[in-house]
Amino acid sequence: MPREDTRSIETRRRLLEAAGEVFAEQGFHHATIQAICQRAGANIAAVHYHFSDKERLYRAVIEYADRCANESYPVDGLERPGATVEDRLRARIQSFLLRLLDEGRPAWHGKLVAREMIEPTAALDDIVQEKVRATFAGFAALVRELVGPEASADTVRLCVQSILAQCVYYRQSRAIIARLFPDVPLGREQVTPLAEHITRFSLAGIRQAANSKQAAPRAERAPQRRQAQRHSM
Amino acid sequence: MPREDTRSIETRRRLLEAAGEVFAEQGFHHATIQAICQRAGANIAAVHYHFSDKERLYRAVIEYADRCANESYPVDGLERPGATVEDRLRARIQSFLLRLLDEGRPAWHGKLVAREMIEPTAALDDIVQEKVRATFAGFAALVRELVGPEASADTVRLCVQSILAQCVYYRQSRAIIARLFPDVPLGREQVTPLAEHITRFSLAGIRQAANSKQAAPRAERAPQRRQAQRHSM
Amino acid sequence: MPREDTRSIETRRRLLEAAGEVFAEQGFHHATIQAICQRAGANIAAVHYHFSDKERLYRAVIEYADRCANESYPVDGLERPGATVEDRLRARIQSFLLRLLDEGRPAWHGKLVAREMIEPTAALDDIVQEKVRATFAGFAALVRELVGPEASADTVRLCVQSILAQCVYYRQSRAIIARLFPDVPLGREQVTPLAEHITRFSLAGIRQAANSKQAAPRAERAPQRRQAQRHSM
Amino acid sequence: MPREDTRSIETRRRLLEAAGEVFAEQGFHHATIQAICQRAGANIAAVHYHFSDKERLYRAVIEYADRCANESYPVDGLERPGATVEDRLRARIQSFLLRLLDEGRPAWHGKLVAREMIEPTAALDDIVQEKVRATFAGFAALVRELVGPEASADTVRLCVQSILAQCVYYRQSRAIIARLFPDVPLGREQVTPLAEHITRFSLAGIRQAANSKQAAPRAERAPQRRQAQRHSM
DNA sequence: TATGAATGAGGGTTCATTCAT
DNA sequence: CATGAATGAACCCTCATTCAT
Repeated sequence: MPREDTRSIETRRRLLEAAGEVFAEQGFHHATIQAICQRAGANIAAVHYHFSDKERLYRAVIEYADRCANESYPVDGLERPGATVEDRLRARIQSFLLRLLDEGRPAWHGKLVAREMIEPTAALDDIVQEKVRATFAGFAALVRELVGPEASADTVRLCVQSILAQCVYYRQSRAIIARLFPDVPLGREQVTPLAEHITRFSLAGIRQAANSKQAAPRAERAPQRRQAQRHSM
Repeated sequence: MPREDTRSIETRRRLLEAAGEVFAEQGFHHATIQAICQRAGANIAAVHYHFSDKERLYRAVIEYADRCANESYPVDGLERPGATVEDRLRARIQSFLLRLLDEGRPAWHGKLVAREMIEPTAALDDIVQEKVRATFAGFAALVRELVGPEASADTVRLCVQSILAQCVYYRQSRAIIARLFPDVPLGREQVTPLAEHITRFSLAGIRQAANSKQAAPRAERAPQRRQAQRHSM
Repeated sequence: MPREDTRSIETRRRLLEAAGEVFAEQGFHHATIQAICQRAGANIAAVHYHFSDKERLYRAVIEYADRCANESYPVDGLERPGATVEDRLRARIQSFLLRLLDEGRPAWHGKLVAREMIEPTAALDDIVQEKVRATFAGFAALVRELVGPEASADTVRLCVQSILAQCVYYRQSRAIIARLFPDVPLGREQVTPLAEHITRFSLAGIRQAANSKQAAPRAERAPQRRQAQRHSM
Repeated sequence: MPREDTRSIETRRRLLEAAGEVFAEQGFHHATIQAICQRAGANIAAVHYHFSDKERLYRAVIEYADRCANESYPVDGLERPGATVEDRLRARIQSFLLRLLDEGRPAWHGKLVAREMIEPTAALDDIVQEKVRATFAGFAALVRELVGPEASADTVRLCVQSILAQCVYYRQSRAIIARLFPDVPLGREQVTPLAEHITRFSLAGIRQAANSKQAAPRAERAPQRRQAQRHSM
């Protein structure tokens, strides 16, 4: 009977929507099934009926958010032919930040992944790792373009992490940021200037990293007592 | 009689140690008094006897960790006379990273504050804000030296946040980092090279910001090409 | 399906019944949810499912008992047309005593309010005050009829309190009364003669108060002889 | 060693004082050993050392308060030769009220007994019964004088209870009274006029009871439908 | 099938009491 | 002897889960 299917699917969808919001806001452990069901206007038992488990509901939410995100933002639509590498870096950063700071459904995915980066849920390693790895690879390709083929893999990795760090910071530490700078908003409108800052800051940092790895690192400044430290982190 | 004092103080200390570990690992809400007491070899009621409250235990842990951290990682001893601003920046970053990445008691403080930055506990806002504000101010003074007096306060703020972001990232997202790069350790020994990278990367970024702010910032570049940009997280 | 409703309502009712008994016997603070659930044959969590809270269960019990009491002891049906003021006073006292001394569900309300008069529960002040105020007003109207319009408000208040005191005494101090006079029962059957005594005693007292207030009250009598007077409780 | 005895006895006394206040204010169950020790400036273990038990501390407090009360108010000092029975009744009521409403140590006893009347503690039946019985007997003698030798024992008992009821009411229900009449104070100064009211009110009631028991009860008024009810309560 | 109702485990806290010096 | 320290039982409450229709 399509009617029942429709109703059932509708409930499922409402639960996923509500769970997405609540999980993104409060994290897996803090979120309660009650809060989710209340927001979804559904019965508590519905979660167990549709998803068996809080954990499996969480998995379903991640997958759902992923599907939504992929519909809204088709993969690899970023690379416009003819764009400079700087522009492409800026675009990636801006897109990444949007997912972390924007409100609304398509942004759950980024927020959930950001949460998982902090406190991974046992069952989610696969998905999250895959997603983060993809993001990492996207930035890594750009950084590699910028530093040239002779730079070490470590250099690339460190630079990518510096970029990622600056982005996720505004999501993961938004609580303290809001307290320290209550006058500085942090919403959709602030994404563009913020992306601009991170892009410029990072471009300079990357170029510096490219140079210092080729030249004797920290040769002219950094007086003597601290010598070149190669590290593989 | 010192003996009795010793016993009480010893229990208090054991509870603080255990609570420090557990809180740093699991955060305030997820940590249970039972787990703490079990690790401390104490009765559950002992926490309430010595600290009245889970929350006050938490506060005591923060203060205890703060004392320990200040002994182990003096923050005011960083300014050696005659050191260049670059050296002082490097020293601050290194000290900050040590607090975040070092293992053992002295590093709890950094970890706890890093946790609080993500998920602030109502009762601790004051302390944490003060600590983060102090850290921020320390970096801000250096950044101001580097960008000169004509740079805007926003410029300074953004640069400091970029530095902080790169540091706390290795703490807050260490779970995912460990999964993505299982071969790259992230302990006390890796702090020095990591600090080196962040210092150089940030120095270049700061100088770039100083220059680009004097020119009309994000005025001639990066205006028209902004449009829907998407990628997969 | 009415069956499901029935089951839920039945459980709610059993909990209310059990809670009514336990609260009336032991008071709010001393009563335990466990005892209530045990008597109701329900799970401890059921209380929180149906009533959210111990306090809200208490409120629900008061309201439930109030409904029951109003059905069994209608307070507005007391005023039969043509009844003398003495008869109306007797009826009110009898009704009030029944609520305090009768056994079984309908009498909980009186017992609970009597408990609240001794040890008010923060959350119930409103309800209880309203109930007591209504009882007070009911008696006050009768007393005013008896003392006439020229008597002071204080006179009316004191007389009403004397009536109330004689009634609630048999509830609040029933424990000691039962010990002092183990042969004198104090149940439903004793209410009528007891009401008769209180009515006559109070009618005489009220009339005396009406007269002595017109003369200068406690002005000529009872001034000088007041001095240290002692006896052994 | 007298020194230690002195100190020990002093601690005992301070505990008794503190316990007296707390028990009188909050009752046996609500009072906590911690609160008592805090008020006494003593260690928690001291209670168990000196009194073994919370219950035995309570007994000791009652006995202590009794001794104090007997010192302050020597027994039978009430009956001044030549005083009328009305005056003696007024004196007894006033003295009784003072113990219930006055503040300070000598009044604990009355308050504790009033509490016990509501919620008797198993171990205290003996003492409390004895005290209440004595009070009852004191009033009973006066009432007997007033009603004459022909009145039934029931009549005397009912009249005494009406008096007692009016007195203890102002102690036991003082919480609700204070809420209903926040402008009417209820302290030491109000005892005299209150005693005056209760005395007059009760004298009239007693005389009415004396008459109605000899004459056909409620003969001229109370039209027919409710006939004389003798009751033995 | 789908949902109200019921449940059991576990958490924080309080408190009288006992321990051990 | 006297006292800080420690303990275990009990309470209220939350929450994920299961039951039973």
